[in-house]
Amino acid sequence: MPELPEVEAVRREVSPWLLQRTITRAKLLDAPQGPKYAGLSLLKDARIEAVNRRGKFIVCPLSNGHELVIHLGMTGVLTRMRPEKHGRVILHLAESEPVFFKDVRRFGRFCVAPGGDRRLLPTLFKMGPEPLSRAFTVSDFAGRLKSNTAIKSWLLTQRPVAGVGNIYADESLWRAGISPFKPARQLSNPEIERLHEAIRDILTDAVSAGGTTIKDFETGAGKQGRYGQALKVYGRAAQPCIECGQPLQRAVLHQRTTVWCARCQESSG
DNA sequence: AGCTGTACCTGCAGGC
DNA sequence: TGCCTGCAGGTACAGC
Repeated sequence: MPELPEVEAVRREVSPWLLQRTITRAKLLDAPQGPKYAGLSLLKDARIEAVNRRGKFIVCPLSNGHELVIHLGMTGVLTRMRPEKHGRVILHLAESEPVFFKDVRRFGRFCVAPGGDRRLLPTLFKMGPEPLSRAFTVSDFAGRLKSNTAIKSWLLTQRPVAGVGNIYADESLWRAGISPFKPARQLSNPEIERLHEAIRDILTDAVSAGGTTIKDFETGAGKQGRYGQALKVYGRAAQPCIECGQPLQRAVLHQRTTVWCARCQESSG
């Protein structure tokens, strides 16, 4: 599902379910073997000290020094209703209803970072600053754009800034008037400033709106994101650009659908 | 070390 | 009805 605003909506919703609760047991259901569900035995008898977000990850420090790390992938959901299908984990909590992790496509992750060591989570480990924090400055951002990779692809790596995915990358680049194909290191200083501001503004608005509901995204309790009506390019291929009226272009860049305006987002400038 | 392409999954909509 | 194809908000990793 989720990019930063959607994960933040989930975090806010599940915080009261989890905060200061003690995990009596974490039970693996039909979950993939391997690192995506590693270390769940370390959750036993741990108290959840905080429910934080880092980019698209939900990170919960535990009383035993370990960290619960959750990534929703494309289809992950935290819910208090027992899923009929695709349930991956049950989190049994002392004196509280259990919380389920459901994930249709199995791209998600629900694991423990022992001692809070995130080195086995490369994206989390190498992640850029939080876009809505004071650490996300224009000069820091500029320093992280030293790559020959197309700017859109580079944003999706999470390395220049945390939490930007396919929707908000397209929206931010359109707002900033930058071609998604332009190599990151070729952005001019004014372009970097515009992109920095666009990312901050768009994510701020999207968080306020509770995220974007494209198809069936909803948080565990069924809240719908309201940012979909504010989207200017995502999902609007072949429709007129809101700025100039030209039909929006569509292409596949790094296996992801990309929508942009060829007139407003020139490759140069 | 940096970059590209591919792999991992399931479900749904649309064309025939 | 059913089969096929393409598409979906993401990350991890192999190989160059």
